[in-house]
Amino acid sequence: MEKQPFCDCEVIHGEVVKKVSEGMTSKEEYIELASLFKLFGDGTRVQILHALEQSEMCVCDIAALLGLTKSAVSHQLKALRLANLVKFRREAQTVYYSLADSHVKEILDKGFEHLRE
Amino acid sequence: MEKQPFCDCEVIHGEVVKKVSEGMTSKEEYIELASLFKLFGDGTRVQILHALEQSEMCVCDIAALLGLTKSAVSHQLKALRLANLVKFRREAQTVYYSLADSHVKEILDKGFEHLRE
DNA sequence: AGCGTTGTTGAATGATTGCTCAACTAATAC
DNA sequence: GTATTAGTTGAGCAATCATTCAACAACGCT
Repeated sequence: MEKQPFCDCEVIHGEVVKKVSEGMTSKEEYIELASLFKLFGDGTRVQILHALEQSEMCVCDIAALLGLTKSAVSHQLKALRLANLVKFRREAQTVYYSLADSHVKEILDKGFEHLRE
Repeated sequence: MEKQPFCDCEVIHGEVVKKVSEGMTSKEEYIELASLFKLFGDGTRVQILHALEQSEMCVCDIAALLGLTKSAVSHQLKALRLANLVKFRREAQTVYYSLADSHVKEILDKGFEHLRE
């Protein structure tokens, strides 16, 4: 969906808009940022991430924990993998997933902080 | 959409699942958390939030900055308002929006950190 | 080889979502 | 009062998304 290059407003504070616009980064980076947060924006995925914060787990473990099919869990893990939020290791038929780095925990914690303020 | 109370897996690590399950909070809280992050999961909204990080702005300013209609901006601001991410003050016909608290900036910063790692 | 189990993948589908449009409210100026 | 500008709101629509289903790949076992 294309954004239109017009606005139905008389700009009231030109200087403010100019100043703020200089402090913004590229539209592409905002879309990347939004894509990252979108992964935290689903109940199933935040449960998976919060669970992996406590222990590495295989797909079956996660599915049993959340009452989902392996397929549903695997789809979500793939999305999390592509964004470098989780990593995995294979051991025989079993694939163990864990958090990729500390950013995930930090972001989840900030979210909980806001909810419980 | 209801989750089904079954799983097509033989649970492999019962102790792990049990331990992790004790460390989880309620499903409702995960859904609230996801709803919060969902608001950061859209290019337009993260732009609005990042802009407000630099200065309070009225709806027209934001619309001009992003090349959107007042209506589109107002819809998004309403969602951000309902989640206590932004606050506003009225001055004559003009409504000025600003960030509600420091959590917003902290969450955005963690997101940028992850992207630029 | 064949079988069982874990996990992945693509298509289909129902639900959610962001923007547009039109109508509306709020406040000021005349 | 009317007119103008800022902002809000609800319906509608196109696009996105999470799950299900069915088929498939990977690995170990006999």
